[in-house]
Amino acid sequence: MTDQTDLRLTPQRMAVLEVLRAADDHPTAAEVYERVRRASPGIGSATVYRTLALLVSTGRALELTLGDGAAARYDANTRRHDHAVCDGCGRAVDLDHPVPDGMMAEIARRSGFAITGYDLQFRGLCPDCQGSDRQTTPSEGALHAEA
Amino acid sequence: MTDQTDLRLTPQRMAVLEVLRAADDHPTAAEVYERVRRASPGIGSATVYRTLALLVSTGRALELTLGDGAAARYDANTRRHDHAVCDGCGRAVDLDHPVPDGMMAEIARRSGFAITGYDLQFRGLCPDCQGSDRQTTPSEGALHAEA
DNA sequence: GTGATACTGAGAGTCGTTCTCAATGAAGCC
DNA sequence: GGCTTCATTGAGAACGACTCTCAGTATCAC
Repeated sequence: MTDQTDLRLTPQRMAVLEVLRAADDHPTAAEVYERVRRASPGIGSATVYRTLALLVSTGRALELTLGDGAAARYDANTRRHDHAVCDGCGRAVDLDHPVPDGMMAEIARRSGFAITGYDLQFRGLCPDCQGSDRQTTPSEGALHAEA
Repeated sequence: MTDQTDLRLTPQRMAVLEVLRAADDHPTAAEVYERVRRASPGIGSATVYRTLALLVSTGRALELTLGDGAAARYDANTRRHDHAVCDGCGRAVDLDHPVPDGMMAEIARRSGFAITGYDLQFRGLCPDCQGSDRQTTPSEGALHAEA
């Protein structure tokens, strides 16, 4: 994406990137801040927010809004991928299943948009929540239920 | 969706629903509040937020998070549909192009999720912004650029 | 070493949203 | 009609997430 020069790799930025790479649960900015503080107790929240924005803008991380109305989440996996979000426990897992190019072209043709990307989240119940049936608030009708 | 009884149709709720039905631009809750106040100046913001949540939970409206990190948006079009969001002007338009059932089944099989729905937004430039090239902040890399 | 610039932490401020609570009003019963 | 019950309301405080400001610090090029 944008050029990767002009980016000073300070200890604080390294710490944020490390936390993001070590996480497999798509942490929110507040969670990243909390984890970074364990390694670098003196770091400020503004620095974490700034660094996350920087990592996103330079293509080193992805910002996700998982449609639950909550805070943005971050993902160090910058390969093209989608997400499945569990209505029971809120967990989000990565999916490798790109939208077919033909579908993108069809959308572009019908809407007149010059499509540059998309954002796709499936919702449902993860295997754990299906088994234990510990579905708390199924956010019924939240966005696009009963597809 | 859920039962439509047990919902008292007060003037305030009517006003919110009217605003939502008259809007074709997916207003935020704050925008809905502002428009409702023109018709019912005495209405409070809590009432508008409560009513929007109620309309969503009873299936009379959809809540959208268009991935721009901004506030939730609302849509009185409750038919199954997706959105295309312009990176130039931020406008969101409705799309009628459901994800193929086969793809949903494939995702469910691979992830182990019991998929109940999905949320799909395309991003790019609307015809107007392509023409005038007045793209301000293309939110580059925001979620899933360069698909 | 010096000056310019990028970066930092602290904390106040902003924004969108939710919560609390007393007042109001509609429905149901007698 | 009078009473009770309970849903609904508006006002405003509170909350969480995030951004902005600013003075101090670190790093770079020369």
